[in-house]
Amino acid sequence: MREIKEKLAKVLSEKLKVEVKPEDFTEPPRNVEADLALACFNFVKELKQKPNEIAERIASDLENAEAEGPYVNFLIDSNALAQSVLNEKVSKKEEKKEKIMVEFAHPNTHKAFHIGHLRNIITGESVCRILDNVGHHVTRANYQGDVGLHIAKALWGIDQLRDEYEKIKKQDLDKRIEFLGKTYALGGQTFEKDDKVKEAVFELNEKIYNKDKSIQDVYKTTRGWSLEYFDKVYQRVDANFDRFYFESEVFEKGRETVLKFLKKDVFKKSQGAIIFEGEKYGLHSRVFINSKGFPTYEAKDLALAEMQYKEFKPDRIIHVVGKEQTEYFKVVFKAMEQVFPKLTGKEEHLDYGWVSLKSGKMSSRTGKVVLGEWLLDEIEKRIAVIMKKSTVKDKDLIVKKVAIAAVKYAMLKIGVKVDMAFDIEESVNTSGDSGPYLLYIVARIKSILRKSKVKSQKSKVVKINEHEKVLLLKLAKFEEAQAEAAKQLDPSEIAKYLFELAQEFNSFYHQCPVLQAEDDVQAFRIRLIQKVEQVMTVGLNLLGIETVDEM
RNA sequence: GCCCCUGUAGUUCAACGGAUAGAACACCGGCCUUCUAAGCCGGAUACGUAGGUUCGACUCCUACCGGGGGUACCA
Repeated sequence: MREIKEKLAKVLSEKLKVEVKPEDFTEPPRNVEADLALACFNFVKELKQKPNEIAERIASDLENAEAEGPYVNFLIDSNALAQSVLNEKVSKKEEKKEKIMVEFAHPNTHKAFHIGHLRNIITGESVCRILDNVGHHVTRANYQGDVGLHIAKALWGIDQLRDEYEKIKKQDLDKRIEFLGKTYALGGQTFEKDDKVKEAVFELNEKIYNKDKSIQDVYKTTRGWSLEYFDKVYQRVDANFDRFYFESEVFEKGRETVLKFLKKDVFKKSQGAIIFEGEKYGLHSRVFINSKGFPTYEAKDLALAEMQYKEFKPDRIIHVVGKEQTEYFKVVFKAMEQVFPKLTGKEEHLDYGWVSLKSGKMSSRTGKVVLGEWLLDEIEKRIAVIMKKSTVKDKDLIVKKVAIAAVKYAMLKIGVKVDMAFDIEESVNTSGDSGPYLLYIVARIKSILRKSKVKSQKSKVVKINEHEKVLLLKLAKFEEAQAEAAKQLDPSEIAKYLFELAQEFNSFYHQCPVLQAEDDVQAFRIRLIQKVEQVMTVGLNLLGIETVDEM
């Protein structure tokens, strides 16, 4: 498609003596029977002609072009289109490569893992694949919070439930995680209400930072539970990481860095704490070292950035973090410019939208959260019911894959930055704009390919009908979708594209029989659906979704 | 208070300055002796309000109204 536009743009540029760019072409509206359109308004100034006249001029001696008011509509030759679409590789990586670090997941140990985390991981994983796919060198980082007040709250909670803790130690992971969630909630709630408890939690926090021996055993044990659990979740949703960072490995360095730059007046003492004055830059001030002398998240992020840069020398570092931290990152990046000038312009915050529940709000304080694993289990159960009568091989595995596809697609089809009201009923839906709908296309194609005895042939020229052409045109647009997704860091561009492709395919499927067609036509259609299957598989993979042969 | 984001069918989302604002779910009606009916075909309904910029605005600007987030010692 890119080549077609470039070629056409060149012809028109020469003709008009005005630069026409490939991206000037748009998609004609549905009621217009054309494949490509050009609006002529932008050439009015240079050509000193009315748009309608320009359109006429362009169309006048051009085949396959027709002026309609200020627009020119172009028809693309079907056979040429088929040639280019069917012979091109589905995914071609560009030459110029950037080194990009994508930091995502970053869960906190000792805390519940809810569907907001799920969106983060699913989004991060997909963004990595999308960037890698267009030729970047991607490093996947995961920065896990294993020190800080949240841990102190959990440890306080454990202290209250000591007997239970001793018993639960010997039980399976799910039980231990459930217990950990309970102690965190208990600690968190009591912390708010009771000042004495507040003090006790602060003391515990100090002990964590000081690696106090009295808590090491329980700290390390429970930290281990969390990490074991995270691993299990990562595996389940097929998220991969190259480097795990921990707050515990950067906090000391963070403190040193802030103290060092305090002397250089980058930071300032204020009310016993050390802050960065964001007001100077139209932002707000933030505490980097608190009045007890402990580094906050801000200070740790400075040290983390330095470490990441030293280890990988990335051109970009993308932090996939919820949008409630937008202002936070602005301040930290501003401080970073002064502390590590090399990182200026390299740090980015990819702020994805909220996940709320359609039925009421989700809140970790009140304990009203939907746990990530619970959601996955629930969806698996429902898919299993749908597949109850199915006789496919490896049914259990297919149920799992379809369930993951359902969740991932439900979360990725919405624009990254858009808040989503997560509806369990809808995410489980296996019809319409859903993961299973897309997997179904692939299963259908594979089924046809298994049954076909005609081999796909390259050279035969056949008469291409409108259904086939529509499909070819859609296939030709995959490249643009990939580029757009990478540019915007938005998997929904891919999701949208795949759904449209799937719709076109289903339309074709019902209109154009493959196995009943004559040999030449059949050979062409086989090639066509093979291409659809390839694009679908590559595209779904960019979303982190595996296809299935049957369902 | 100040700063940022946001408002599109009953619901969840598209439309990235261009031609009659698209889907999906839900609802109603058709289509399986023919490649998987988790499918296809047909059907009603929407741009928060008021201005402005532009040949042209869902898209950019301003005000108002509604929703969310942030705003110093959490992460």
